[in-house]
Amino acid sequence: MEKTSTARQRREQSLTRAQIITVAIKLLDDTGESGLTFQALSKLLATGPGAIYWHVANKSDLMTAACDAIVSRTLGTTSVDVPPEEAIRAIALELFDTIDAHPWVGGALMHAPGQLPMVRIFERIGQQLRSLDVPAGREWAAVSTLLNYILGVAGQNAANAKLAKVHDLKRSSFLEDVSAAWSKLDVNEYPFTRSVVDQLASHDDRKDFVDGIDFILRGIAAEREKMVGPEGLEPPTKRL
Amino acid sequence: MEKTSTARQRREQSLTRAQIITVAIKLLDDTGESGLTFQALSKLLATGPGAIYWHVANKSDLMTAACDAIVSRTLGTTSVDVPPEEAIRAIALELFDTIDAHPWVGGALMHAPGQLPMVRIFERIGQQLRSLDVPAGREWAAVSTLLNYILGVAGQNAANAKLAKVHDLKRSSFLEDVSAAWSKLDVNEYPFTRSVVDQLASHDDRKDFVDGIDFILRGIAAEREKMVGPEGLEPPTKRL
DNA sequence: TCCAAATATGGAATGACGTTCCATAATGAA
DNA sequence: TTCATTATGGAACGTCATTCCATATTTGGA
Repeated sequence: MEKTSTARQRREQSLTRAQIITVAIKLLDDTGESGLTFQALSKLLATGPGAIYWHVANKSDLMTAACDAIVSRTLGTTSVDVPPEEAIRAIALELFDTIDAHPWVGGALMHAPGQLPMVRIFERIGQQLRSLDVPAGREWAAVSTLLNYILGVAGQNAANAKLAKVHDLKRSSFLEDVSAAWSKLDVNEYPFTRSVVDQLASHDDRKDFVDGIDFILRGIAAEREKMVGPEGLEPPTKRL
Repeated sequence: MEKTSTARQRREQSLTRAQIITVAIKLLDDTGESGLTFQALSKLLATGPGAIYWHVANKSDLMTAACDAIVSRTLGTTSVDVPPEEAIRAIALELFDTIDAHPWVGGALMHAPGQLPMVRIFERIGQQLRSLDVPAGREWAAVSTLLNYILGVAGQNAANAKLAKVHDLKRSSFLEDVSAAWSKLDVNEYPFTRSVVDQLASHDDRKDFVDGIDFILRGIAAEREKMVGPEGLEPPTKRL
């Protein structure tokens, strides 16, 4: 007599955390951040939510794990032997491209502070900065700046992707809407914004992103140069 | 005969969008991002969800409006007459303090790209950069960098606040947990992270934040100086 | 002055979702 | 063989955002 519920027998191929994460990634890529539900996951894995919860603590755990899978894969590309600043640019660009391809990674990254995926980035950047002779007392600030900037861009990308979906249209129409809204702003209150509305459509996200990295790197370098400059070695201007 | 539902008469003091936003802010401040529900809102406003929806498109609309109320209030403080870089620092710090006091603003800001709250910040920074003689072709990159950095920090603050709540404990214990996790990382794989674990507890978020702003400002300034340097005025190195 | 829109209101119903429960199987250790 | 552990998957639960709908009040036009 079949009971209302329960497992008749163990599945031929047992469920794996790795397997779950793989399917989760596929789901996120195909249907976006909102497409990852335990229902959809259950269907694809031919199981129930209960079984999934055996391998995964909760949704946020799953998201972070999926995010980490992507991030570690991205940063896994062995960095060739290039100067530190070049290496940082490369790391940043790899991340940008990855997040561009998987916008949900940006959102996941933002919601997992101090977690593995973020630490991986933190570490990679930190190592490069160390090769740059950034004074020990300034390392933290330098890494944080680069990391927070990257996270900011990542989050914006994720948010854009989500909004584009809501607008039922792709990036293009979303941009048009924002553009239209900006054009309606009061010229006296928003002179700057109004004057750059057209750049909203023409600018290149990726190039702007590297430019930002360059600004920060140049700022870090400028401080370093000042410290070994004419007056000799100054004490760090900031504490820590 | 009382019907099962419906409004007996119009409320003495009619519902207002502004009123709803005010209560929403109180709710967000008191109970965090997850505390804003239409149920809680209905109770506080002595009404039903239906009535609220008459004044507000949806939850995201409400969040953005609440966020904008806070941001516009923050940026509303008339900036005294200070040099542009100082003004940017001031704007950034005001925002930092605001987001520190209302972490949910960070989250809301991240999810409303191109919307009013973000545009306000964009505009304020843009105006100051214009006073700085940043070449027209570099304005967009410069503003974006500062904005994205600020958004990144804002998002991290919001995420930290949320996680701290999940940990059922305040910032302190959350930090301890992350600290413990970092200490367990493999030294060979994570030499940098391991070497700065102690700074996790000792560093000052607010100071690090300004340091980041300073790095970026210095990077922007460095480029400017180079352009008017010995070789004379160079063409912009980047397009746009 | 009267009536049809338009403007509001608030409670009920809906549907989706995360998460927990539970009955049950297979597995491993003693 | 037996008992605890590891797994499994479906049902049940509670919470939300959102929509529906019955109804009230106001407004504008004739």
